[in-house]
Amino acid sequence: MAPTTISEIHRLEGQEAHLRGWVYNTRSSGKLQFILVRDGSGVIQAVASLKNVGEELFQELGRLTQESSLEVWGMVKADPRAPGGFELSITRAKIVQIAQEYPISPKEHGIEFLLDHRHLWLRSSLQHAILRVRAEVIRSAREYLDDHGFLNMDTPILTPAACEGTTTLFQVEYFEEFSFLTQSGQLYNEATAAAFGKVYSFGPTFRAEKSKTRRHLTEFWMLEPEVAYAGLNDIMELEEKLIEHIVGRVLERRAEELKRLERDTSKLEKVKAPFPRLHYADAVKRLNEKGVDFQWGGDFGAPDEAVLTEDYETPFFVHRFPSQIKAFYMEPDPADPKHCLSVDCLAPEGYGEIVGGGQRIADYDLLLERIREHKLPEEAFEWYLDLRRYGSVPHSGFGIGVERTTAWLCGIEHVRECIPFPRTIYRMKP
RNA sequence: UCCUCAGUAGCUCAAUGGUAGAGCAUUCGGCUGUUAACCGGAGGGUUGUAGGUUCGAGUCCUACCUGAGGAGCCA
Repeated sequence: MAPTTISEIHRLEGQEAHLRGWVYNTRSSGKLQFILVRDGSGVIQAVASLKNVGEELFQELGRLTQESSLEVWGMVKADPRAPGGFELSITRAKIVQIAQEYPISPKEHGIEFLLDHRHLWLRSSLQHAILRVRAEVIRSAREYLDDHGFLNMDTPILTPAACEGTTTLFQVEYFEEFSFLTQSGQLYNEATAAAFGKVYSFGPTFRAEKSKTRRHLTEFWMLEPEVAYAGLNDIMELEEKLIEHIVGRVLERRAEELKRLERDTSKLEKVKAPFPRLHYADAVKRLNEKGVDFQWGGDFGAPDEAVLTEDYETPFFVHRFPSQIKAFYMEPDPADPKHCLSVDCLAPEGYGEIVGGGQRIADYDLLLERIREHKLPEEAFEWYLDLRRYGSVPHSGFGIGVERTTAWLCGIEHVRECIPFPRTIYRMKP
């Protein structure tokens, strides 16, 4: 008999099934044992009665500890009392290993302890749900872009010299020299967009920022589309359609996980394009109206973003930030050059920025001027300037943060649970 | 770097300056329908570290270490 998985077990109702997994929890009642078995696809209660399995196997099953591994055979029965709707009546079992005392008991634990045991914490049901949502965020985002003429074109993780100043970059030895871990694939995306038209990169990015908040990781994953001949409005449209697609897929394919996370999905169902668009200057006005002391020219902190998101039930755009607080490559707004054609997408319910992007400078002279203003090493940008020497066109792109998006969709507080092994300023293990 | 809080059994937490305790986990026993099962017994402690005050410190004071929450920072 071929092994099956718990997620597929409903197909074998009334028949015998073979499962391979681990013990999630056990209960016993004299001559009955209830063994919760998980196999990565789900959890099912397996029942052993002394009468059915015999003295020898019954004794052996009694030795099972939490997270012991076992193979089990039994009859699949529908049972309304079972959480998944089915239970397994054990006929045969093979213990693979009796686990030592498992550190993560079914009761509460503190975050430090859980993070120290992240490699085991991943087996818990809430972590399972979150990471399944993450996988769906990635899958659906790539699916949307792949289906809309984009080419996946990944960018290097080791990058030469300092592209945007070294303070927030991790430096690594590179033979006799040094290189830096990428903090964005964007500059390379601009090159591949000029080669292929519509591209996206997907990979880890690294920021040596000393941020210690629920929204920051030093290593996080970004999906970054870049489109030749696209302007700010084009890119906002792409962003909102992409996010609408991701949210739709997660609602459709990860309904069970969202339920386990007790996510209020009615809020996610409201996420439909187009999203509201708010000019930076209007956002400042709005903050002031709400009693927040905020001056034109500043960047929004997490509390400011939270106040702004109060007004909306869907994600929304804040566009045309002051050039002074944005990156050197942002195209100035022709209507008002103090502002640039940049855009952040903020998620509702206080989650804040999940996407950042904008239109890039296309003009060679202006880009060179900005590189000099920002005191960046000109020679390192020669290849980047080439993109403005040879067939320069308007182009735009953005980067969507996978963990922040996942945290919002799951309705959980901290991004560190949205990646299998989080890296934060004071934590590198496990 | 700054501010706030915390560190006691493997875990989550109690303990008025006066005998360090409970639940979970482990272990032994009981129970034929349990749902973070339940009931009974057992083992399990250098109270983060180093000083200090005191007749007496888990508790008060000082320094340090570790962690958490937040701020700054976040193309």
